[in-house]
Amino acid sequence: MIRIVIAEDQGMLRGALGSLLDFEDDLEVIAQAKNGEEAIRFIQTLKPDICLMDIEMPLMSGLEVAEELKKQGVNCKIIILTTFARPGYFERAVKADVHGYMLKDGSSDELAESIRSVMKGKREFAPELIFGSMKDENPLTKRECDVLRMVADGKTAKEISAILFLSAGTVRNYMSEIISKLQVKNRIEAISIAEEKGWI
Amino acid sequence: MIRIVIAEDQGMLRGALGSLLDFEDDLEVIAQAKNGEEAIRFIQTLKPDICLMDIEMPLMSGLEVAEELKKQGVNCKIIILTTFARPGYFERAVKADVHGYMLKDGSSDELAESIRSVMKGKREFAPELIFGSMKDENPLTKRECDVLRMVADGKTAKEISAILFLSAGTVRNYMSEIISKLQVKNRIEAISIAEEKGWI
DNA sequence: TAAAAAAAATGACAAATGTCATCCGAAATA
DNA sequence: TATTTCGGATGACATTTGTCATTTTTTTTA
Repeated sequence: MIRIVIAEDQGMLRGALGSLLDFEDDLEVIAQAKNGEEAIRFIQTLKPDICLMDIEMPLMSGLEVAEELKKQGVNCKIIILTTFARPGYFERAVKADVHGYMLKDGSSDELAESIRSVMKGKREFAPELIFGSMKDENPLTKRECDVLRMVADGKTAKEISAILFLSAGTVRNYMSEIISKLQVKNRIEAISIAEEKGWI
Repeated sequence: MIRIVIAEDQGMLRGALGSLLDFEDDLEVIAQAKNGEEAIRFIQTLKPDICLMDIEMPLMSGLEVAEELKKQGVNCKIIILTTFARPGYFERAVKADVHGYMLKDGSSDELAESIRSVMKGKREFAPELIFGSMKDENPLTKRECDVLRMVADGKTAKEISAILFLSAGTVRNYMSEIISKLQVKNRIEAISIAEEKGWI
């Protein structure tokens, strides 16, 4: 019996998947977490074989959970199940040694098959992740990402310079460099692209 | 037998809900649409009793579909099923005479009960929609929304002035008014709040 | 290990945004 | 119907953002 924890903040999908996967003879959903912290707690205490992990969840993202569990050497195979085919998310997931990265546009039957596959030692990555724009490398440095994230939060260059102990000119220069690297014409487009790619 | 069309771009939820609702003795899922245009087409040809309608879908949003079907006098009860408790979405849905507005954090059992309720002539609105910030009235005029939407798309004041046949000063003044009404300190926060509220 | 490249950092200047005072026409109110 | 208020619109001025040239430090490469 493959023991599964589901980590998904959206109750309807969580419940529906829980029911459908439980119908399978060889699968057992032993817990359902609605945020990242519950996910960590259930995985630590119940020690499931598999965790189906959403990414964008309250309290702690699925990627943060995966990174934390890898750091703790927890022996649970994580399959990311997300809406977003974002290179930044994918790269981070791969670095966290997840066993799968599935998109939510497949069926629950396909998901069940992927779970069985992963239990047999395979890695299940949705085919469309391997090609095209999913391989986009993040062109921004860590500092640039830090700055863009704060701009995306609505902070002014003045505020950001105070937080990072930089001059306002430096912060403006970072923004200018970001705009140039992403080949956009202003900060709003820069934020949009970086979020779509999962780089911030 | 209550005949249901499901309109949901996310395949896994669409399939899972389709299966679970079909298990109910008195419910029959007769079609599943993955975008707004399919939804319109299926509703027009199959004439279901109920349509479960997501909002954010490709080609045509669920709200646009509902508005179009109201305009055509189509006799199908629409139940909005969305992730977002946004006053702008809610107001628009109510104006389109939908029969329900449910959030995706409930269970499929609760959803089935709501469908039965709606068939008996009731309106099903998630309780949390009636209170608090869901009643926030959009403080922006139509013109201000037009301008903010284009700013959110990354357009400059210069571009917007060309598109709307206004002077750049006028566009800047609209932005300034928007920033003041929403009580934020810049356009990025203005975009954020307006999107969260479903006003743009 | 040394040289080259990249990242981090800065401030002057140009360009864009945001504020403010103002005017006109439409809509709302008395 | 007249008056008041609001929305739409404009441009001058103040403030902020974005560009550019530059320097220093760190990282990468030969």
